[in-house]
Amino acid sequence: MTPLSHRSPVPLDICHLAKAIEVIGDRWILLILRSAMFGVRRFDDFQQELSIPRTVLSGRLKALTDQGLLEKRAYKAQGKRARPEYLMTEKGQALQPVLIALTQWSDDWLADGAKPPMGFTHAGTRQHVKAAFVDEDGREVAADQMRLSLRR
Amino acid sequence: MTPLSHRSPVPLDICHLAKAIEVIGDRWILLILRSAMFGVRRFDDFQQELSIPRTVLSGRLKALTDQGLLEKRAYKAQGKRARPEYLMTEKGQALQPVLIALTQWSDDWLADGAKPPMGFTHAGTRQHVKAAFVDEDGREVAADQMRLSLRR
DNA sequence: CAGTATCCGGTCTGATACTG
DNA sequence: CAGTATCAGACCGGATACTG
Repeated sequence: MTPLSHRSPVPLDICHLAKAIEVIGDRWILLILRSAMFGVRRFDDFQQELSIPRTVLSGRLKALTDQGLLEKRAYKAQGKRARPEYLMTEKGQALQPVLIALTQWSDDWLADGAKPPMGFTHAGTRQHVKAAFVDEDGREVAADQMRLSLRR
Repeated sequence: MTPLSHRSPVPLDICHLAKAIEVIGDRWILLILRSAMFGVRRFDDFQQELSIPRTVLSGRLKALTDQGLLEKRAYKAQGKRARPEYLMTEKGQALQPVLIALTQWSDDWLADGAKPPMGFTHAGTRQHVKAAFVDEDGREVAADQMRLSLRR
């Protein structure tokens, strides 16, 4: 294969990665998911934490619920009136590995000497946990050993 | 902790994840990185594969090289005149786990019954490889065992 | 609180054309 | 090929106000 003219082995319109990018390839979407992963649930909390215009937040929350990444529910504290809250769905939580891998990339390549303000550990052993590739037997695979495989 | 009013444990301005989102939280940036991961190197190949306006592509490639994710070099085939090409730097390649994790998320949650058109395998064993979390001993850690840990 | 409405200025997008 | 130039229109960000 000459490097003169080269296209991706998978066309854009059937590429799952490309589909995912259409969903989460947006600054605000990602920032909202980050906050949600950290337990933020309410409109005004998102708004103040992110300094996001209310109209924009409104639109993004709609998109996120439409796509099933967040679920809008009524939360009722006893004695108080019900308030809406946005909770991560299972589908949304399934994005955690992506966000964690991204955090690590940032730690490694964007930190500029700064020690990471947070990390991830194993609930039981408290060992530090990192994103990696593993084969079917759970053994780690080095990045340079990864090969793309296509379906015919 | 009452769910009434809750903020993220790490402020936005020192959050490494938020920093990463500023870099890659853009549809075109991610699509370009996807193509680059698949071996696309040249301006017109990116342009045609992605149907991205040339001015936009120009800007994004500039941003990506400025940030050190891509490197612009001259490629010279023998007999032909030199042409520019954009290659992934080490920093850019380090994003692979993020893109692979995202691909898997899409396979699991966006596929809608469709079989994934691609996967990743180990170069030697040809076993299927997935993005996962491992502890310091290289053992896989389940998602629900992950805990956030903060620095004081 | 949790939104929707409105407005305005700026940036991005997308299309087309032009240049070395 | 690999871009830059130009341009109209869409969308976004930011501010403010209004409503249940």
